Amino acid sequence: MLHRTIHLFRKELRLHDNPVLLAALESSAALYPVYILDRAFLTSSMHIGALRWHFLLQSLEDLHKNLCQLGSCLLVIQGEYETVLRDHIQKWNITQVTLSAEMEPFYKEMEASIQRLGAELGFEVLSLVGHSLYDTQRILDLNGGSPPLTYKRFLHILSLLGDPEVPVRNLTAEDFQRCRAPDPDLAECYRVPLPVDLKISPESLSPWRGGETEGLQRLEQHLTDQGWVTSFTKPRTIPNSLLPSTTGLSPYFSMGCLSVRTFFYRLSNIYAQAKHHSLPPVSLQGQLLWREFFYTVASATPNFTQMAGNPICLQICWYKDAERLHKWKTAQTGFPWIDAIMTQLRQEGWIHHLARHAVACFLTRGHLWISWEEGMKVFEELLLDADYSINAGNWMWLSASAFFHQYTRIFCPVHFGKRTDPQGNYIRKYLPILKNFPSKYIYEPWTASEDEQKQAGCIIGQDYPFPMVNHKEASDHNLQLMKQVREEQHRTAQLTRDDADDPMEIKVKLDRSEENISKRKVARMTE
DNA sequence: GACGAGGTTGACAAT
DNA sequence: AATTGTCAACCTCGT
Repeated sequence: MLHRTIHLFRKELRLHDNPVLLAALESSAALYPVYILDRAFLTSSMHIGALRWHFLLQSLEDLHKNLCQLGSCLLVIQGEYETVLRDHIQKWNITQVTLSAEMEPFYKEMEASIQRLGAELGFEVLSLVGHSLYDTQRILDLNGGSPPLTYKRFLHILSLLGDPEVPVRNLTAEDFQRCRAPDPDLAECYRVPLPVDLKISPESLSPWRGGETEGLQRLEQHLTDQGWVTSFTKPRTIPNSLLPSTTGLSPYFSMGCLSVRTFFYRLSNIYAQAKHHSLPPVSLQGQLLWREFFYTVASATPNFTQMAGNPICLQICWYKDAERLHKWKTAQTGFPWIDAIMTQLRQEGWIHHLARHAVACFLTRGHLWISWEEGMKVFEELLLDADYSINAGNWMWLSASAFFHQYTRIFCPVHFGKRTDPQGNYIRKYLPILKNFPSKYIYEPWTASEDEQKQAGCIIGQDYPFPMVNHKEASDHNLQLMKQVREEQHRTAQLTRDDADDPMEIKVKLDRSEENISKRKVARMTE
């Protein structure tokens, strides 16, 4: 008995290594490839910004083209997903809905409600993991039900599991010929919309173009240089080169235009042919495993993307400062290195990993003492590769809220960028107002004399802001704050342990210690 | 329980 | 110039 199937694309916007799409083709007499463009859902659950809309629409357009080549097409249906499904299931006599399994709570919820709909309307639901190397549940099981919280431990568990699933075979025109494709006039009716149709600005300065085709091309480009692949060590890549020093494949993995399993095995093959190659955590495969690490921890940690109620996250009373947050977000901190990064982020939707570290440290424990959740939201909106687990995980890392604890290591907004770009070419590119400053002032233009500023055609305080904080003072102050937070946390943990059998007693003591914290806070404020 | 090692990528000085 | 060591106000985990 063959199905009449809707294959619901969500993140896996590709035809290569798509296990659930293959399963759909093999079990169906008719297949409707559908993307439901649920704007309310995408905006509220993923906070996607204009550049990400562009990237998504380009990816859909590419998917449509690739489907057409195999004799099918993509139907992009706009509307609330449950309503859309309800309408079309009856209209098309659907007996099966297939979709890739995802780990984000909002995607899980979507799958659950599709399951309920299936029970009500009488269709089957098939979902398979395709977005990560492993089924994260297996990693959790092997670690005794809880996620491994260090990378080393994580690698150890993986060594017990063996290699990840191999990619499934490529789809061919024959696969699609066996299933009836949607009518051509249906395809006409459900075209991929243009940015203007969604009232998104038609222009984008991003050099990243969405889609499987583009992703595969970039992948091939990078894999041709075997020496580069085998010697890749992440910390040695340059955050402020004018062209990306890393692969720049993250947006494609994030949207599923590229399969991580495909990349993993391509790398394995290259490693196998080489005498030496770098290893995790710094190797290219190591980067894929970092992704997997955060997926695993996120899948088993409640409230992973927030501080409150998140058991692995240090509880910190961050400042609420809308004005400073806004200046950080809009590249007006007065530190050219920070502002250049934030400008590249806004214009192109991608910045180097270490550049992310620099601005994240600056916003949180380094200088502004503003919650990592605020930074995470900005990245989520602006980064093409924004990913639920990786984004939150790295923000906790950088703010020393989880995973990483050496909070005395603070990225200096003046010196850090200088090492790899002493002339400040990166700053000159993204902050043209500073283009003519002499190199010795480019990272701290406020130290130039008035004459020198006039000469450079940029008066600090007028054309470009003064630095919003004194970085020595701010970072020293924050070190004190962080020390207090940790002492406090240590004490609370102690209390909780001592009175483990007496819940009431714990509550009383905790309340008291919270009172003490706030008292001290008041004392600090009035100092 | 004390102790030491290790932790994906800090700054700075000395070689 | 590039590597190495020190400083350090780190925490967690294993022996």
